[in-house]
Formats: sequence, C-alpha cells, structure tokens
Amino acid sequence: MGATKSDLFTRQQNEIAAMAKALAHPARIAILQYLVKKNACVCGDLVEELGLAQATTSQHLKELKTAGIIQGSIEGASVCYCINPKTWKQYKELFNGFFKDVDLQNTCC
Amino acid sequence: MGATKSDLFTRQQNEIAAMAKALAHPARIAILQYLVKKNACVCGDLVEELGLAQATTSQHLKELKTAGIIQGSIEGASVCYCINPKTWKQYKELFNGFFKDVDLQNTCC
DNA sequence: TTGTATTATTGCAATATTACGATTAAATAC
DNA sequence: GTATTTAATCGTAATATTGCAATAATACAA
Repeated sequence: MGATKSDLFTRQQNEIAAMAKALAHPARIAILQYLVKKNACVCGDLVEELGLAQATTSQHLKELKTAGIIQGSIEGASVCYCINPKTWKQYKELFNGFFKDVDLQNTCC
Repeated sequence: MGATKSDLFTRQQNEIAAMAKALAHPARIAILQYLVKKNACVCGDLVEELGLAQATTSQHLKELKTAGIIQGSIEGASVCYCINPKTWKQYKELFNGFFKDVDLQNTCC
C-alpha cells in the first residue's frame, strides 16, 4: 500500500485532486504568486526569491511544469518561466465549479 | 530533510498550500462532493460510498475535519458529517483571490 | 450484562514527497 | 581552447502520506 487508489474515483475527482496537489506546497504557491506579480517571463531569479536550494527549486518548477500551470523557455544560458494562461484558466474554472452551488444553510451538525 | 520548510514562506502562502493539501486526494474530493450533493448531514454510508477500507475512510474524514472543511456530530452510534459552511466559504474566497487578476495575455514563453 | 453496530485509533508496510549536495549539460565569456 | 554561469538530473536521507488489519471505544438493543 501507500499508493493512491485512483481507479476507485472518477476522472474528474482525480483531476481536481491532481490540481490541488500541484498547489499543495508553499514554495509552489510562492513561485506562482511571483510569476503572477511580475506578469511576465521571469528568468533566473527564482532561486534567490525562494530561499531553497537550487536543486529543490528546480524540482518544484518541474512539478508545476508537469502539471501544466507554468511553462519555461530557454533564453541563452538561463530559462524563462511564466504562467500558462490556458491551464491557469482551467484551474480557475475547475475550482470555481467545485466550490460554487453550496447551500450554506445546512448547518445541521 | 524531507519536511516542508514553512518558515521560508508567508502565512498566506502556507495557508493556501494547506488548503490545497486537504483537497489533494481523490477520496477527499469524493467525500466533499457527496456531502455537497446530499446537501445535508450524512450519517454512516461514506465507507460504502468510497470503496476504501473503514480505517482509511476514517483517516480521510479526520484530515478534512482537521482542515475544518467538514464537521461531524455524534448521532447515537454513528456520526453525521456535513460541510462546514464557514470554512467552505473561506476556501472559496481564498482560491478565488488566488486565481483572479491574471493578465492572460502574457504568452511570452 | 452480553452482543451488535459504528467509528476511531494503533501499528505497520508500501509509496511519495521534500530537501540538498554532487554532478552533468549547455550556453556564454574570456 | 578553458573558465564561468545557469539549470537539470542523480543519489540519498528524512519525513509524510496512503492503506489496511487488528484493536479499542462508544452507543444501543436484547
């Protein structure tokens, strides 16, 4: 055991969980907020920005890239990152859809 | 190492990550969707609903309770669960705040 | 009291995540 | 050419998560 039993759940449930997982670390939230704040391609300075080791930062960037929420392009010796607007919109809509339509009156417990 | 270095990040970043973490498993998404669908207190039948062992289900429920997004009340021999409307609203607002205000034009990469 | 039903907790194994030093690879500078 | 810069990857250790069987705890019924 130890591995998530994703076959028990719907594709949508696995999808939402996967998106949430991509956001489930403060370093990755910090990266995304920084990219959003700069609203442009950011080359290099992410390691200093975070305070984590270069290898660790690279790992978090990879996870965000795998999730599709950021994209990177090689710019000479360095790499430039920015938000992937399409995936960002998808995330936004999926979470919006998940959280809306709850009757907040059901305080039965 | 292996533990998240939460002291490197802001309280808000840790908070968003913690919320995302609570949602980062399909079983927990399934539980929340079920509670939302029923829009009422649900007593008992969550174990059958999920297909996971009783111990595992109980563990996921505990995580959601710790995160504050559901609440449970003892109803005789069983326990009734429902969405915590206040926390649900907080989640909704925090994620909305996180995802809004991005200029989707920055396709520079 | 004894038995039954329901949920929580404990203990453990398998797997995943986080973090970092060391190394590698590729572009640029000299 | 060699040195430097930048980022990815490898290897490894520490920690966390997932899952379940077994057990405990609680409420209720007979």
